Order: sequence, then C-alpha cells, then structure tokens
Amino acid sequence: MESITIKDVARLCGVGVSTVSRAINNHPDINPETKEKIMQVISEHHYIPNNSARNLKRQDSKTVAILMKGIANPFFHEMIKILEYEVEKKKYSFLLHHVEEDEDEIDVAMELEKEKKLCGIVFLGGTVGHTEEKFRQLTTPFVLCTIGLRRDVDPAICSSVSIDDVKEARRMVSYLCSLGHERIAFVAAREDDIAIGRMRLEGYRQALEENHIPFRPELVLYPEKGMNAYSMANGYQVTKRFLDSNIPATAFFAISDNVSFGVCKAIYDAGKRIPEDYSVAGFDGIEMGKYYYPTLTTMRQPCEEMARETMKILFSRIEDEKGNKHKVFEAELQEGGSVRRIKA
Amino acid sequence: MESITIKDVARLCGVGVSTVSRAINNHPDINPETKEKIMQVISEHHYIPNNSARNLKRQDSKTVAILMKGIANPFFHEMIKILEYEVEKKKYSFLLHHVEEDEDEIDVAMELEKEKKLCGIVFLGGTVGHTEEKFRQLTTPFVLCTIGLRRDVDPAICSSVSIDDVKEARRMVSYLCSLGHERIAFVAAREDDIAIGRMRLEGYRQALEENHIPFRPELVLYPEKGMNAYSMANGYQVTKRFLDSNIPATAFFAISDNVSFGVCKAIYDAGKRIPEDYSVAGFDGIEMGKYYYPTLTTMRQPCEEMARETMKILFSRIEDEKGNKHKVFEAELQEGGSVRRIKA
DNA sequence: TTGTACGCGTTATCAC
DNA sequence: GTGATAACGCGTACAA
Repeated sequence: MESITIKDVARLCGVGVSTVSRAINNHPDINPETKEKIMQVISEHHYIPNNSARNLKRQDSKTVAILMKGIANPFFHEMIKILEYEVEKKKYSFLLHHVEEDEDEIDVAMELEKEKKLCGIVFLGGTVGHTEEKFRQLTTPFVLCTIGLRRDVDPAICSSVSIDDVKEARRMVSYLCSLGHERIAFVAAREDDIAIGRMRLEGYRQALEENHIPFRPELVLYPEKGMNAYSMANGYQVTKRFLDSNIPATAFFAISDNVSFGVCKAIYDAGKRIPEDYSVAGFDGIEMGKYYYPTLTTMRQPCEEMARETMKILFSRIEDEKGNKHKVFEAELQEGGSVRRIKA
Repeated sequence: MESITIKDVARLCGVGVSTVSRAINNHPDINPETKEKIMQVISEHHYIPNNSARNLKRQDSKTVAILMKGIANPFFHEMIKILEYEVEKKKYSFLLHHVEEDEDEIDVAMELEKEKKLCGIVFLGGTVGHTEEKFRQLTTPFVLCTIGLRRDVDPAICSSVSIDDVKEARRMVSYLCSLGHERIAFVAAREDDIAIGRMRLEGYRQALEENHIPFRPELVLYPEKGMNAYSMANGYQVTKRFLDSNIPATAFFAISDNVSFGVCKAIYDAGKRIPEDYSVAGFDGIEMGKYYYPTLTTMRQPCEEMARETMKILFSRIEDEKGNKHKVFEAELQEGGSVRRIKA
C-alpha cells in the first residue's frame, strides 16, 4: 500500500500543491468549490499529511508539551487533565510525552523542541539535579511543576510551581506529635535521594527537633536495593521488616500516599489495627486515599490550583516574555481515619 | 539562540555533511579520528539532530509504538513495563503514545505511521467499534491488546490478545452464586457501551441464568450522565444511591477493581461492613486490590503473559509476515477478603 | 484565486 | 574513507 502525498492529491484534482495545502490548512484565499473537491478526494483516498514534513517546515506550531516523568503516578494524572484543559482553552495544541526513568528530561525536551517546534514546556515531576548550564540550553519557555531547584541554580532562569516539601512534611509530623506520638517511623525515599525525598526527611527532622523529640536513625526506613521507593511494595516491605524487629513506634509517616498503602497492608498482615495500634499518615492527597479504609490522613497538594498556575505562568512567558516566577503553594492537612490521638 | 544544524557541524569540522551523518549514526565506514573530532564538536556546541528531518528521510526506523487509550488505568501501567522491556530486548525503539478519550486511535495510528515510519503498533485498550475498512488502512503490523473485535470484522485482518470477558464475568458471578449470593448488584459501564462493559454484563446475565436466579434490572447500576464509568467516584455514587433505595442485595460485582473501591467506600460510609454485610468483587486484578483492606476478590487478567504474547505476535508479524493470530487468555479468580459465603 | 519553485535538516546514493 | 547531491513531503514566497 503506497503512501499518498500532497502531490498525488494535487494531480488527482488537477490543481497545484499549494492549493491542496491551502485546503487542508483552512487558508482563506481559496475557492470553496475547489476546496470541497479537494477535501473529497482526500477523504476518498485517505490522504494523511506527513507530520514530519510539516514540522520540518513550520516555524511556530502553537503546541505546548508536558513532559511527565514516570507513568504510574496518580497524582500527576489529576494534574494533567487540568493542564490539558487550560492549553486547549488557549487554542494551543497539547502534547503529552513520557520520560523514562533513566532518561534525562532536559535532553528529551531539547529534541522535542526542535522536532515539534514547541512554544512551551511543562516539566512534571522528575529530578532537581540539573545544572544551570543545562537549563540554559532550552530555548523555549518552560515551567517546572512539583520540582524544586538545585541551590546553585539561578532562580531567574526558570519558573516553577511547587509546594514547600520541607515545611509541609514538618507540619504533618508536628501534627502527629501534637496528638501524642513520639515514636514516629518515617518511610523514606532512597538514601541518596536529593529531591523531594530528601526535603521531606528534612521536614521530619525539623519537626522532631521543634517538639524536643530525639531523632532516632532506626525509625527511618529506607528502601532495599532495587526497590522503587515510591511503590506500595516498598512501603509494605520496609514496614514488615520494621514490625518484625519489634522496635517500638506508634505512627508511620510515609513519603507518599502510595507508599502508605503498603505500610497499612503490612500492619494489617501483622494482625494489628489502624489507627488503634498504629497511626499512618501519607503525603500528596491522591484520590485513592479517600477511598481507602480507614481514609488516609495526608498532606494534600492543591493539584488543580497548581496546574492552573503552571499554565498561567507558562502563557505569560510565551505571550509577554515576562520574567520568571516561582510560586509556592500551601498544602492542606487532610485528617482521615488512619491517625488517632494517643494522649489527652 | 540559533539552532545549530548538521551543516554547521560539518563546516566547523571542515568535513562534509555525510561524514557527520555517518558519525552520529554509527556507520562503519568512518575514520575513528574523524569521528571523535566530530563528536567532540557536537557535544561542545550541543548539536541535536532534528527528528522531523530524520523521520522524513528514513525508510525504516525500527520503532514500535504503543497506543494507550486513557492515561490513568493502572492495569495498563503494569503491561507497559513488559511491553517496553520486550521491545528493547529486540533492539527496537519504543514509543508510548496517549490517545485522548475522544480521539480515534486508528486515525492517530495512521498519522504516527507516516510521521515516525513505525514498523509495528500495539493498541492498548479502547473501543471495539472499528469497521473492517478502517483497519485495512493501517499498513503496519499491529496487535490489539485487551480489545475485542466487532463481529462483522474479519478476524484475518488483525491480531489480538485478550481475555474472554463474557466467560470470566460469568465465572465470577457463578462463584458468588456458589457462596450463596442471589441478589448480586452489578456496577455496570454506560448503558450504550459496546465494548467490555457490554460483555461483562452479558457474563453476569448468563451466570444468573445458569444458576436459575432471575435477572433483576434494578440490580444493574448504571453510571449517571457525565460520569466516567470506570472511576472510583462512579462506584461510590451508584452504590450510595442503591443503598439508599433499600433494594436488598448481598453482593456487588463491579466492572473493574477501580470501581469496586468506590463501592466499598459507599458501603463503609453507610455504616456497613465488608464482607459481613456485603460482599464485593472486582475485575482486572490491579496491584491496589492486594493492598486494600479487606483484600479485594477479583478476576485477575494475566497481564505479564498477555504483554509478552502481544509482543511475540507483533514481532512474528514484523519479521516473518506470518498470518494473524488471536490469543485468548484465561483469567484467574483471586479470592480476597472482600467476599464471604452466606450459605452453608 | 491559483500554480511554480524553493528550502526546511536529514539520510542515501553515488562518485571519487 | 570521504564529499557532493538528490530526494523525503510539505508550506509558502512570489509570480501569474
């Protein structure tokens, strides 16, 4: 089955290629009859324009790309709906692109930039470990969403939308302390994590300090080698091991909601109850937490507002070339049934 | 920031463009020194080849695309890992592409086919409503994964990997019957669903008939207008409404695991217990079901095997042009804690 | 309103 | 081993 091109269509219609081009791109200067004829031939022969050729030629393309790191994060799914809605409201095209765990999202962005002639990029999730030089190679306006910056990167070179992970983790742990918990296990990211994993751990430490509770290394539960730190399986595994060790604790604070489901399961499997025997708190505020039993106490990131703000900043950069902005949102402590007071 | 092209690199190195092309594409006939020189200039100047131009010129590209309908389905996430692994094992490139809910996946596939010079396509999820003519327009080998075919489509024109949704739904409902359940509510897809929603409902009917239990329309719970039938919110909403109506039932069978979490939540919110007051069964076998409390009784689709078989069939079509195959897998009834026997 | 011709950045086919 | 040069399919000045 030979591929039919714009030339073939032109020949079949007895017109020039530019006329066909005008027809498919809704250009004004074209005779309606000619256009109709062309469109009919196109649909009869199932002509499909080649996007590579189009992108090669085009200058602008009015498309915004979302580069999403990791595929299975339900937290992102809720944001993407809004990001997409906002992009299309502005009459721009929307391109969702996955970045593999071992890929460098900036490299991917640079390729896409040239390939699709993007006019804006949103980075959703991923590492903070990029150097300033790396960011500078991007020629398109972009916004980091739920990603912090390295300290040595000049904030002026990019925009971001995020929460204060240190502060919000601290709030959650302080909340647990206020309910009488002192032995709070922290289900952590990898020990070498320099992104949000590190920040949430820092918040945990700060809260303990503020509440005059000694930091106990044996209460920080790191994933085993090769385990995805943000998986339910990890939460289950480390909690099981911890419970077997008989180190005392009254509460678990997991680095994400997803992980906390694994924590809960391990507690149940050990024949214990939530929250009677152990309190469990998560982080993110994904939908599943509300459906879990008991409902999960968590720190909810305001993903709708964050998504909207992300696009607002991006479009202001696209349209007005204004300076970069860094917006930090407040998270919301959602009290569920998974945490209880243990002291009057 | 001007974009640097292959010509610029050639000029900077004092060589011809074809030599640069040879260098970046790992062609054999090139002097190692020349190549090294070129690669150095490339990395210094951050040259990035334009993929549009490459795809335009290239004949083959040894890439397999996965077209995934819907982004949030956790069942697919587990398959994608394996699909990707298998593709890369064969030294092909892997391209994951999302299809919006309102897009036609075949149209998307035809565009991508031309744009990226694909050599194989996997359709993951989506509708069964395509005509034979539509399928014929695809020039690339493809496999439908977890998608059934319309009855009027000649099975010889495509390959597929799936389960027998009618049969497996029937098995689940028969299982519930065998435990003494007679009033089993079915949390259904949209009434006009012609895909798996319809098939699973058909299985439900057949099981009732086999067990000499009358089919009661009031036990089929359809989503409200505008609701995503496969969402937790839908499960919650219809179950809540049903419980409020006081129509008696002892068990719920939901069209997917995700929906069943909504069902459970509504039951808990009504002050009832699972499985003491109501049994709940799902369908798919996603990871969350094992972490839920109680663990979810479900019909597990063997996604690893299905993913592997999908790629096996696809590569046999790509490499040998063999005929099409249709493989139907057996699902596995996983007994969790969400279902109980109510009769000796 | 329409057609011709050129160029987008790359790879492939030749000669050398 | 290397360098011109012709495509690839399309959009768009520019001429008609």
